[in-house]
Amino acid sequence: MSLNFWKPGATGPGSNLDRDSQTEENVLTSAPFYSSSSYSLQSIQAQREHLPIFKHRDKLLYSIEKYGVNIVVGQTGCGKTTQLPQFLREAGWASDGRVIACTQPRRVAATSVAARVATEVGTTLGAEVGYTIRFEDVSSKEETRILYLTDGMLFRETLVDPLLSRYSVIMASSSISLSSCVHQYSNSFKVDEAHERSVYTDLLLGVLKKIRRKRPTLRIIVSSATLDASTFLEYFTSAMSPEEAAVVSLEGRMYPVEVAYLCEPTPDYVGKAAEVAWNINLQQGPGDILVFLTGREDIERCLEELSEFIPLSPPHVTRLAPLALHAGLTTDEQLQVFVPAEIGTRKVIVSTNIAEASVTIEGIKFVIDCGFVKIRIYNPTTALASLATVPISVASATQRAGRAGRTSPGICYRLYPLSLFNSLPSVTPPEITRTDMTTAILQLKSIGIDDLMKFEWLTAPPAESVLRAFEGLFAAAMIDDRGHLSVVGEQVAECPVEVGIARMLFQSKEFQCGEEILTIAAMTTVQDVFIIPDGAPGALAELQRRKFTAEEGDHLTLLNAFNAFSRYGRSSTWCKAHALSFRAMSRAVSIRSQLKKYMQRFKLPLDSCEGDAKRLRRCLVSGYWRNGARWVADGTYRSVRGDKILHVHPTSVLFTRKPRSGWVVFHEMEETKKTQ
DNA sequence: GAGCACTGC
Repeated sequence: MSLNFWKPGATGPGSNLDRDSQTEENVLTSAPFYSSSSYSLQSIQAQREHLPIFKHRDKLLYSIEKYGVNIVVGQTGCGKTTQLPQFLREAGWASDGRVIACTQPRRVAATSVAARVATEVGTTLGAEVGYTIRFEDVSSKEETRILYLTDGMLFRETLVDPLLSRYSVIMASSSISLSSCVHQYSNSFKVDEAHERSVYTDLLLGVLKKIRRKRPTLRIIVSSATLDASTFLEYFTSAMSPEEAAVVSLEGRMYPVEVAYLCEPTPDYVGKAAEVAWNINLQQGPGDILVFLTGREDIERCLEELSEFIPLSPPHVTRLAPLALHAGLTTDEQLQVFVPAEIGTRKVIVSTNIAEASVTIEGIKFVIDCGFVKIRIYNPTTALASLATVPISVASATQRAGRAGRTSPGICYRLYPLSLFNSLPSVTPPEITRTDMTTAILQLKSIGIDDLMKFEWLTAPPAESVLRAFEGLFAAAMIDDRGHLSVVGEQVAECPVEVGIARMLFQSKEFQCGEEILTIAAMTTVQDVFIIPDGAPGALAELQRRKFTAEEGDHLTLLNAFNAFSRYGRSSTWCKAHALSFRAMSRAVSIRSQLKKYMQRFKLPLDSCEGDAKRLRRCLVSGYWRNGARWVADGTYRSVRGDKILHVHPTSVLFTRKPRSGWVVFHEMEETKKTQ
């Protein structure tokens, strides 16, 4: 069996397409994290000096002194995130109580990078070096000089301190770039580069640009992937201030990744992926395989097809150990992919995009890339969100390929022709262009950015999306008819939940059910509470859920599940037995206690409705009245707004039931295969 | 009768 791939040679077309980005350097990978005690300070210093960024130290510091905004471009692992804040501190940017902030798009990234840097600086985590993420503040107002935090956290700080006055330098990472970062669950679970810009990254950069005008001493550093650098440069420079920003480029060492393309497009990338993986096993030397597919369904089918090859295996051929990786798995299941394969066995990890941005697995030598990704799309005209399978960007394809070259040279098999690669968009459209903007606009208003036409967006959200958000805010009485924030709007802007939930919390005073609404608010905020078992239909999960099922619907079912979880000691084994996600439940506990603080601050009573479901339901309606729908005889629903035909989602308890009154309020509306 | 990319406050 031939692979039927075409490999562009050194002189072939496409060989210079993205040569530098198809290879990845690998510098820090041998340094384990939390074992700092085994390292002398001297060897840490030696390691630091070994990083590619070290020889750029003076160049960087000079440029930061000179330019207000620096866009730093460097390969994964060059040490930007860990070293640059230290250089700045050593150069005096953290003197006189000033703080150097470094934002990260992920919680894990913020905590693990902070831990690493604390070790390098020789301080306790939370003293001179600290981190702040939702639910966890390991920093000290007096002592902390280098602070790692999620971009959402720093954006939130602008609500309290609009000029972010305690910071001298703010380094915003639009990508996570550290090659040796240890995850809390395992010492091989690593965080790596993510190209996507979150809504918060965009809002934060917009606010920072504004702050720079009022406070020119503030320095901004944008850590960027190569493909985004010019976007940032153009954003920060203008005819008025051509000297405002500069790009600093850091080259690094890397392992080459050879890229192979299919000669013809394939109609079935799932089957092809299985076939290619099997051929790699027959024809190539040792090294694990990472397959990128779009979702759970694809992954399960691919694993099935792979298992059909296995009995055909010639006796002396390496055994294949197929594994799935997606966010729906439990933590234990996810951790399986990090367990090294036994001798004579090769792992094939079939994964969603989670392995592109959030998770790095060591030992991957072969990557198979289907060329697609599922992204969430929001249609502001219909206010419908949907998941769409779309071609990936060049940046994604590059990132995926790079997964093969972390520890040695590798090969990436793209399941599409080179001609298709050449037609891919360079980056995925930023989240701000494809998401509901209601909360974001409320928060912008709350920090005094009232005229959104004047706000300098890095990428503007679609006009219709802004309009839809205004409409929603007005209907919820968050703004008045002139677009000004109301008193309750001001308070709701502070709450870290969506507007409907916040409204519900505020209304609970009237219906005397704060205690229960608080739980429902927390439970609706976390997703994937009920585990759907692998393979066959969700019959088992449904059966388990019946124990919690409330005739009144999903909100009360969630309430029952949470209360039962609390009653039985919040244990993970109990969760397992009842097909509940322990991760989701624990998160609900944290969110609940955080929201409780907001309720106390706003003097909202925590009354219990004492089992009076009617009061609860009325409170739910007061928050979500715009999401009303009525049952019709054919089993579908009609929305109150727009009279649209709606179907109950299979994950709802009402999927198999008819509402007694004939009316429902729904939490969200999504476009699926069913409605298309 | 039918569905589950991924974060973050």
